[in-house]
Amino acid sequence: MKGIKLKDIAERFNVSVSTVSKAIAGYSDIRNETKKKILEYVKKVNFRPNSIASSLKTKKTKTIGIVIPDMQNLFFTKILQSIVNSAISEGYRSILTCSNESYEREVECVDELINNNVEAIFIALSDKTTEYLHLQRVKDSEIILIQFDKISKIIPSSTVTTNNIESAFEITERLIKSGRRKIAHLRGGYISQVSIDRFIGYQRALEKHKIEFDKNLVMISEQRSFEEAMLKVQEMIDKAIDFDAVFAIDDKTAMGIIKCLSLNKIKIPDQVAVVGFSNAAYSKYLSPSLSSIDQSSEQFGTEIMRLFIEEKKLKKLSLEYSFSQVKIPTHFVRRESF
Amino acid sequence: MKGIKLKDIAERFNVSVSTVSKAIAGYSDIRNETKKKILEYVKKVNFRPNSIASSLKTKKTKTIGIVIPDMQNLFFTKILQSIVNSAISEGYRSILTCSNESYEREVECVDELINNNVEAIFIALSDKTTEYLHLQRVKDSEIILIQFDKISKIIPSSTVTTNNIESAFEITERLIKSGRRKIAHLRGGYISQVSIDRFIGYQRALEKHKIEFDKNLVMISEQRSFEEAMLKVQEMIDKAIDFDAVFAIDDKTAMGIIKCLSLNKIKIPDQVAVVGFSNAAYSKYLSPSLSSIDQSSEQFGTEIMRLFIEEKKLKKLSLEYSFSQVKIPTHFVRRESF
DNA sequence: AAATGTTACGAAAACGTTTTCGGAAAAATA
DNA sequence: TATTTTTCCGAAAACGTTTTCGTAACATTT
Repeated sequence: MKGIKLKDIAERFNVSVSTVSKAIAGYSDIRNETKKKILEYVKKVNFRPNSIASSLKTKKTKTIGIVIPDMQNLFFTKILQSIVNSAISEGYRSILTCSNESYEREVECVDELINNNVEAIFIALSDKTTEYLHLQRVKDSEIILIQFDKISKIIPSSTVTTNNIESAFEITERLIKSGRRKIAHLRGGYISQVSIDRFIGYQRALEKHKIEFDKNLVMISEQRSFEEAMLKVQEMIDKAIDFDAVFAIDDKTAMGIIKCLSLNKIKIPDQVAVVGFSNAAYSKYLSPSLSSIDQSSEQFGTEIMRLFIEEKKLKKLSLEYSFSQVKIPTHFVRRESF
Repeated sequence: MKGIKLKDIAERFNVSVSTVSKAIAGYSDIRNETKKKILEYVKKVNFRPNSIASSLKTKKTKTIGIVIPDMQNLFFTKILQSIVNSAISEGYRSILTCSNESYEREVECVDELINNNVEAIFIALSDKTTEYLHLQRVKDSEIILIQFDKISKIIPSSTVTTNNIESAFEITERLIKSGRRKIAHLRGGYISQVSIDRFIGYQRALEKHKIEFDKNLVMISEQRSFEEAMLKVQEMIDKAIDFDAVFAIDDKTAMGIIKCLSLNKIKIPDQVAVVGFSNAAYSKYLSPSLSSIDQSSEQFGTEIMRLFIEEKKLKKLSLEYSFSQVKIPTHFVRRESF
């Protein structure tokens, strides 16, 4: 049971190692009878060919590498989980790394994964990443690269992202249709594509409904932290800027906004409606519970894995492959805050 | 750069493969001069010996496997992160699996990891695990097993856990010292050691302060979900059972309790104080923000890794090794709910 | 000068697979 | 019966390392 190998099985049935290997791998040049008894035994003792030896020979490691920027973010952990599950069902194991939103760390992670002979790297970039040599190294190593959520278009690859513009548009439009007219937006920094896209969606909705864009209603939170969000809202209140709704770039900042409004005795949603983005698992636990956009992160994993399998298949056949840009649809979840 | 191997370097310097290998590995039977030029070149082209071939030869994979029961639980993701980081700094990669609180899935994860030739498995058991053959298989495969947080004493191994009894005692005592006398406790099921220990701590504090234990004040939440916690508290309110504090087994249920009390217009903490356990990242975002016990999960990773390295070292020397039971201290974080 | 010790290196086996190729035996065909 | 085809199997090379052991060359000691 421990340390059993092809040779042992071969000796047991008086056949060669090759025969056993081929029986297990499902080659056709093995007599059914022989194949059957070998396979029966294999099943019985639960034998699996040594994956390391196999990898050495075939140059396939059946391993994918994942890089996410934050492991305390439930959106990413959900994606992580769905990737890992999809991977397992395809016979792949997953090596996990985390950049902690640091560019240097991200480069280390990627190099580490390249060094581990992974067959693919699935990465959500850190907010600080503006150089992409490490991604180029991935491609040079002939490792399949798939970017998700936080992506860069500089390095061509398949991508899986949330339908950010459309979703932000939907949120804003919903607020408008409910009669809100002075809709504030708390956005992220200028280099984050996610932040840019959600801002675009916000603007487009205003435009469509002929509401003049007012830059005083836009707050910028570089760190997107709870505390920073509180601060920004307090500033608006202090400046006596009037608003009847806030669309926050994510749920964490939305929570900061709610906290700040509560402290200022502003009624939610009567005086000000608040909407987040991401539908973090805890959004519904709040008081008031937070309306948000659910990104159905489970779909990320299956889509990423699907793209990987597809690309691998085509590469094997040396066929040309054009990258896909998959957008994951969202849906609005209405709760108490709006 | 791509596909470079020992042989290439050997040819370049007119030495043998053995010499190059030994130069890199730091053997002493290599002339300093030779070693130096090889090492320089190795650094220059950033060469790393193929880890698969190396693993095949040495039977060491430099890989550890992790099993956690829930990836949406920020306590576990924090531990995860700290394990992964500690592992990397020791030159180990981490394969991540998740049992989703399912016994069957947990068994699959463990078998998968065994099959991947990991050198160690770090596991937090699922709540439903009551059989331990899979853990026995780990030990039979001579893989180092370390259990953390949710452990079983049936299978001997080193363990790293929170100081559950003491922490629960501290929480309860703090409530008592603040004048509360009718302290309710929402506990988990009977097979969970964590649940048992926290309950013991609760009881001991009551005992010490001569407060009679009242079983009507104990609620049981098998699933420990937000919704179930709400339900249980509502039951107490409906039965008109009087209480002035609740100590919840974790932060998620504490949030359910807060929600339920709010809905019943019960003032927190004036009428009822609420305390959680775990200090989930979002506890401070709530209204009222939740007082809780911080488990300083970063320490878990470093302790687990330390135990692993230690056990490996002693095993290599064929020394006998006695398992360690490490307890991670906690500290109370006071916020608005108490 | 002979014996012994030290240094620096290489040959080669081994790790456990996968896969190509050749060929014997059996079956099919002429 | 002679020839060709098919079926089944095994030998052996290869994957890229690590590590033992042997030994030539040189240095040191008697």
